[in-house]
Amino acid sequence: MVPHARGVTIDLAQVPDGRPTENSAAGPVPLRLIMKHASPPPPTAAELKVACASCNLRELCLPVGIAEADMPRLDAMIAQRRSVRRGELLFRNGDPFDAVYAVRTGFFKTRVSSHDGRDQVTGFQMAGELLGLDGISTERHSCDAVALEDSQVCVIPFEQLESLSREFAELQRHFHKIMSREIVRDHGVMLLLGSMRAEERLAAFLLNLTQRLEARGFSGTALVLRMTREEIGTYLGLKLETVSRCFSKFQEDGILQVRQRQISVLDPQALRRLVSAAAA
Amino acid sequence: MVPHARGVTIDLAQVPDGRPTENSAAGPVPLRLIMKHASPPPPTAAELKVACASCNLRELCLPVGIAEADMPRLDAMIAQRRSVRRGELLFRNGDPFDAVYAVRTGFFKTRVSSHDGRDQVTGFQMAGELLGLDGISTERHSCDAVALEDSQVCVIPFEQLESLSREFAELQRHFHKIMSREIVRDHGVMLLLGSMRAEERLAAFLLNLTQRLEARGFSGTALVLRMTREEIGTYLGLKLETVSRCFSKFQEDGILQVRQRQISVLDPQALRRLVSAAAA
DNA sequence: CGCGAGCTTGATGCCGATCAATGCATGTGG
DNA sequence: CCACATGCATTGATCGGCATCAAGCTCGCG
Repeated sequence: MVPHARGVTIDLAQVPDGRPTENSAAGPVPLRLIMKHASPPPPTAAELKVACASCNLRELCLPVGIAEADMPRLDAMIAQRRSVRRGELLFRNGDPFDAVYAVRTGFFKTRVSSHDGRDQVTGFQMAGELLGLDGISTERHSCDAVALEDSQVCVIPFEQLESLSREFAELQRHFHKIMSREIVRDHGVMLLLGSMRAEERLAAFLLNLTQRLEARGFSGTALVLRMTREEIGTYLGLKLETVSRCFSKFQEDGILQVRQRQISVLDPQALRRLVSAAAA
Repeated sequence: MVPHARGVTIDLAQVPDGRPTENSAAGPVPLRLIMKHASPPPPTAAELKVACASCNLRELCLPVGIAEADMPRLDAMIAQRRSVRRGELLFRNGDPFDAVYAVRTGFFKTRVSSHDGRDQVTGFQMAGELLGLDGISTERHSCDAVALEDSQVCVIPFEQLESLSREFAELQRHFHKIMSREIVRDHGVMLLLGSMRAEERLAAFLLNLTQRLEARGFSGTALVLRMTREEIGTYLGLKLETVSRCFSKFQEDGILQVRQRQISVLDPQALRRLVSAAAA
């Protein structure tokens, strides 16, 4: 377990390489505390719990709409945290399913693979978002979840979640909304993959990303991508060269400033014009 | 309400044009009774109920795994049916959400639209499959559900479904599995749209269709498509001409026999070779 | 019979994939 | 500290799959 986690009620950004925490270039960073530590936390340990009741993410995460009085029961359920280092898998296709995970800090991608090796990134998950819903149907996970940076998740044992959902209608309702939202999101991605051209896809992707960062208190105009061009491409159904060319094009057009993975959105309105679609 | 429905415990195929019921060219048709009637049922009426307990679809539908003893409660909830004529909408984007629907007879497509008119078919639904899960998240539907033939659905009031789910853990679990299965299915479609070529997409589509028909007791080799080439294309991210060319190509290659919408699968193995991917 | 929706087929063109070379940042070992 | 390796990104040249445009065709139906 990590030495600094005991009793702490704020999120701790993982900054293993000493660079300033990303996505904080402008504005306050209410959800994170920049903190250096010599080495990343051990990857496998069950960690000390941090109460949902005092978590900064509770307005974005599972506890939305849960009455204060019911919080202790929720906290009792989410007794375990897990650290996943950059590049490692939280779960993989075929793993037995027994819990869903809430991202606490860090960043993930999920991907599915075809038999012949091609794969498709199905989503990127950031703090407050749930992972593992795919596993419910067959009681085995049907995709891989890969940490794109050193990350921590709250482990939510599914049996207990269902049991608690039978007691608290608000929790039940909210969990259903989360699953439904995932379905709606997927439909948006299908629209993107089925009918948009390369520039539109990238614009939709960037808009979605900035919206989610803004909801977490980060700047909506200055962001640091946590994923490679190839991962973006695999999500958007494009090759990495095409993604790169689109970034360059957007820079020429004055829509973005691109320096490696550091992106400044100069003209958000132009991105919106490009999209004009509801890719959630 | 329809005059012939009272107390009937078998499914009634809608055969408005008098042709033999589709997808029954080979083998028995355990789930349907071919029956002619002069005119289709009125589109808006609330209809007499038919018990889940005695429904042929119960092994594919919501009641999977529900104990016999609990069936009456389930039946009490699903008190209403609704008929939707070919071309009409069961619900549309923006409609308030208060129920999910189980397809009883007929065939639907769901679609989402971008602002500039392009749209994407997100799925085709046949007997026993659930519609409307997209509406839970915002309490409004986020897509259109269109009947591709005269159809009937069971109306499942969502409040009651949640309430009953709090009582019966099996129902809760099964409902969660259904939502999760939808997420997994969507990921399969994303893989298809993001990384497969035209022929692979069509092969995956046909395999999926035949599998679902087989699960319902129909032939897995002789099928009648309920949708146009354009609708297939809009689902697969292709233009209708491309879909048509792929059908012709498959016929040349001896994989299919194509006569309009009547398809015979001559070489299922060839389809599987083309796919080699897990598009559910 | 003739109309129209849906389907097929051909000719052409374009977007994005592919192949290939270079650039740039980070990290490593001598 | 530099030389080199490695992973990621950019950019150019060429290619190919699918879209687009454009005729005809088929079938069901008024």
